[in-house]
Parts: sequence; C-alpha cells; structure tokens
Amino acid sequence: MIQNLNKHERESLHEALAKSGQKITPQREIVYTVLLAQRDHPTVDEVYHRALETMPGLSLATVYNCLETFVGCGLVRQVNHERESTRYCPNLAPHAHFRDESTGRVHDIELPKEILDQLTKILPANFETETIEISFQGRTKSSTQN
Amino acid sequence: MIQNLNKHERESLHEALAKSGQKITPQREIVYTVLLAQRDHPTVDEVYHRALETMPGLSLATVYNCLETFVGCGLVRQVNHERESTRYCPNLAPHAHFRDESTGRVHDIELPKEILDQLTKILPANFETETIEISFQGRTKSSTQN
DNA sequence: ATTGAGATTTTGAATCATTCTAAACGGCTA
DNA sequence: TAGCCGTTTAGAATGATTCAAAATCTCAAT
Repeated sequence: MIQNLNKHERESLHEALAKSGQKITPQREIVYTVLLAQRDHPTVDEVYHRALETMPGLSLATVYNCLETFVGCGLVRQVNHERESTRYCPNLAPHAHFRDESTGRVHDIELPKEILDQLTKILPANFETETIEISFQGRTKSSTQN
Repeated sequence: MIQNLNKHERESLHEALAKSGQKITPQREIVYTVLLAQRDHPTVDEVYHRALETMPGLSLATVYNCLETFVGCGLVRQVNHERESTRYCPNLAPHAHFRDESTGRVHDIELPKEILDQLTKILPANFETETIEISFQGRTKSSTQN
C-alpha cells in the first residue's frame, strides 16, 4: 500500500544522507517513504505504525533516530504545536502551518517570499536567523474540508 | 527583591480574573508579580523558584495552575520552542519571539501590524485564525548582549 | 568476495515536563 | 455557623522523548 520511492525521491534521500556523511539503511528508506506517501504531518508514533506494515520489527527508537537524522540533513521539517507530539513534514518549500483546533489537523500554507523578507527585516541588526516558524491556530469553516 | 504589583498591574490582574469568573488568591498575585518582575520568559520551574522566595511552601502544581489560568484569561502568553519547557510572557502587545540558540534566551521582537495583516491574508478564505505564532531561531552576534 | 571500523538498530530502562487525583483549605453567602 | 465551590497541595501517574549497552549492519579498502 505504500509506494516505493521514485528515482528522484530516492536520489534526494541518498544525496542528503551522503552530504552529511550518513549511511543508507532500509529503515531510513522506509521512514522517508512513509513521510512522502501521506503528507499529513504525522507524529513519530503514526510514522512508526505506518512503517511497521512494511517492516514488521522496526523499532520506535529507530523511527526517532531516522526522523532526527532527516531533520539534521534538511530533508524534513519538524512541526511543533503547543505541547503536542512533534509532527514531521517533508515539504521543503517555505511555508507556514495552520492547525485546525477542531480536527487537530495541520495544513501547509504557502508563504510568499516577500513576507519572509519583511519578517527578517524586523529583527535587530545583530540577530542572525537560522529558521523562522510561523504557525496559525484556529478553525476551518465547513465548506470543503481540505 | 520582588516589587509588589503597582496599582495598574493589580487592576489588570483583578479585572482579568473577574472577567472570567475566577478568584483572586495570594498565589496568583505572587505568580503574576514574578512574571512582571523579570520579563525573561521564565519556565514554570523558574517562576516556581522565584515565587518560593516570597511564599515558601507554594507548590509547583499551583504555579502550573496559576499560569494556565492566566493564559486562559489572556493575561499571559505561552512561548513554545521545539520541545523545551514552555515559557511564559506577560507582554500582550503583538510580537514575535527570537530564540538565541547559544544562550537559550528568548527575546521579544516587535511585530508591525501590517505584517500581521498580510499574514492573515495568505490563509484560504475558510480558515479562521485565533492565534498566530512567529518564532525565529538563530544567534545574536556579540556586540550588546541584549 | 572478505574484513574491519564505525555507524545504526534494537530493547528496555530512564528522564522530565506536565497532568491528574484526592484530600485539605479558604472565603463567601445563606 | 454551616455549607458550597473554587483553589491549593502532595504525590502519583502519564506520555513523549532520550539514553545505554549490546547486537547488527554498511561501506570502503583489501
């Protein structure tokens, strides 16, 4: 039920790992595949259970390890909301997150470059940014349940 | 070492509590006082230890309760960064947070209203925002260690 | 193909912030 | 003075995440 990585996806994975001097393992491929297969910002536990179907015996700690590795080499972003479990997102384009309080779901919101630029401008001169996180919290009015 | 609340501060506290039908207690006054006394985004534990000096015997659970109450009635904002302990901030003006990775300190960054406006505009029509959180992560280059 | 060094995975225990529970307390109204 | 209800307290419980140690795997060099 989970497709394999396509050539391009496999390449990004291998490149990213290689670039930061890490090895390719079946576990890492599967965890990455799970992330790409369903871009719904899963928690570690969700990734774990999805991956188990392909690789029974995979351990939770490994999923933690893999995801940490991916974040470390820039393949994946962490999404934190309040004190909830950390979620993971393979969308590398600059974007914000909107958390729907009624469903708990997280949606990606495209982020125009100009806004990002403006944001970095409000910082005092000696502040050097590495990451910017923008998260909305609210509800979606019925209509299309995106 | 910790000043009492001034008239205006005490009023905001009493008003906010009254408005949401909650009682004024010595614990709440002290916790609020601690927050105002040193606006360095303390964790619950930091608030707890500071408050202990004024009220020995205060319990940690109470500090959790008080802070939750304040957040609930809009007196105080939570500041979350990654998976670290939640921090608390009595600055009610719209602002972003900058977390200095080398010191762990969190700085308030004034947020121009126009940027906030622009941000709400990038949301799909049926998304209703309640809160927006913007957090920067990076380092401050020496000079004045603000 | 084989080997060895070093990275990775695994299991289960440990950590730590936060939440929960139940009992004691406090203040206000009848 | 009694009772009600919100608050505080201490300590236990929870739950996500991290850690430790041993087993296993990957990859470059042979």
